[in-house]
Amino acid sequence: MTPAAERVLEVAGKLFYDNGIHAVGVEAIASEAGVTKKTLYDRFGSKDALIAHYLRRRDERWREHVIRVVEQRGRIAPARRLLLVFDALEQWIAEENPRGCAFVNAHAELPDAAHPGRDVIREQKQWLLEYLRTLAREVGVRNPRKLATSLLVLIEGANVTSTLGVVPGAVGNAKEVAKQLIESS
Amino acid sequence: MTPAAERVLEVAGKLFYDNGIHAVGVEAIASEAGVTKKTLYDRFGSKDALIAHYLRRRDERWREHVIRVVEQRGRIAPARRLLLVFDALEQWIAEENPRGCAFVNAHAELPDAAHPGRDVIREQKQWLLEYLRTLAREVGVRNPRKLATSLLVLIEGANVTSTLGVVPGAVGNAKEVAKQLIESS
DNA sequence: CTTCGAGTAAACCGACCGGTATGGTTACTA
DNA sequence: TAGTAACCATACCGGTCGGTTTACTCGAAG
Repeated sequence: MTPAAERVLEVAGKLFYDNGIHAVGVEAIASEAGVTKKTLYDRFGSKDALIAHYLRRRDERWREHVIRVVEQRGRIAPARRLLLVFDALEQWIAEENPRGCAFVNAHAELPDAAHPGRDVIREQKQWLLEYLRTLAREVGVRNPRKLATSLLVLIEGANVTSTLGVVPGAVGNAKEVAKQLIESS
Repeated sequence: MTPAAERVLEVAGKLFYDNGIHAVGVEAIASEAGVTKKTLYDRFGSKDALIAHYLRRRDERWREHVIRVVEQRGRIAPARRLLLVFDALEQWIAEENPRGCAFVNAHAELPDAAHPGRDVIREQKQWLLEYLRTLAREVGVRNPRKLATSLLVLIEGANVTSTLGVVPGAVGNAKEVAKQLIESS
């Protein structure tokens, strides 16, 4: 990844997320990054490929963030560690996610299932589900898969509702429900 | 609402939802509806106003659907009636919602808070929250507002996750969680 | 019998879209 | 020192965007 490509990706991440993918032209990205369109196309090949790169990069940051928050403290009960995912979400929303889940938003703008970005979207959700499942297994519940599914639903729901601004304390509420859910599993 | 305007609105509803708002031009809507652009602009004034009309119309259909499913059966326990909202969602997804919540999707494409469509989006979520609160109050739980919030989170989460295709039985799962939540409230 | 709203048809506007082409410059490296 | 990768600058391509304008037709209501 060349320095120019890095700048393009960074700018694209900001513009795509803030304004929506279709609303942003490659010309705007190039000029904002201090790069010519030629360079942009030399590095990424097409806008669609750039979109996929943008999503991949954001997914990487999200995963790192979750893992950092969940695994920062050394000794902690597995059930509490599972709940830390909700704290990670709350921080993520406050710091990087004012316009909602970038992957849900991208999915709304990419109806073509063959779009290269669609794979990234699917993988992002799949990873979170698997991660939750792993944590749930460590808790020792009867049905880790089912619990992980429920928690994913709560997380996605909290993300959407808190973004839409209808319910301010959506993440905290979801965390409470999750706690109750874990205890009764 | 003139017949031509009606056709425009119907076509716009389909194209906007299936392809995303920005991806559809007014020219495509007009020609698909068998109408000239002049007629479209005489009736709706602007694309932004048409977007708001599209969302409003879809919200109306959604509310009618929910109310029909929830209130179809005469005598039924309030707790069971509350759970019928999840059945309504499942039907809605199967019949009209393969690409996820139109309002969440629209929110992703309309970053400008002053856009006329944003009001409709907010009102759609607000209505559902109020409706859930009313049903929760009839159940007689201690904190209807809190329960309604939790249910909204579950509904939005189930809608998103089942759309993204990561979890097939997301709505059923959410309903189970909701049942447990109601019983322990 | 006339007025008027609703509609068609078609051209037009400036702006922007994603993408390409040509050509030149810098800096590192084999 | 020759080659090459990375970059800049500019101009261009066909096509589409949202939106406007002019001119005309038609049917129904006053």
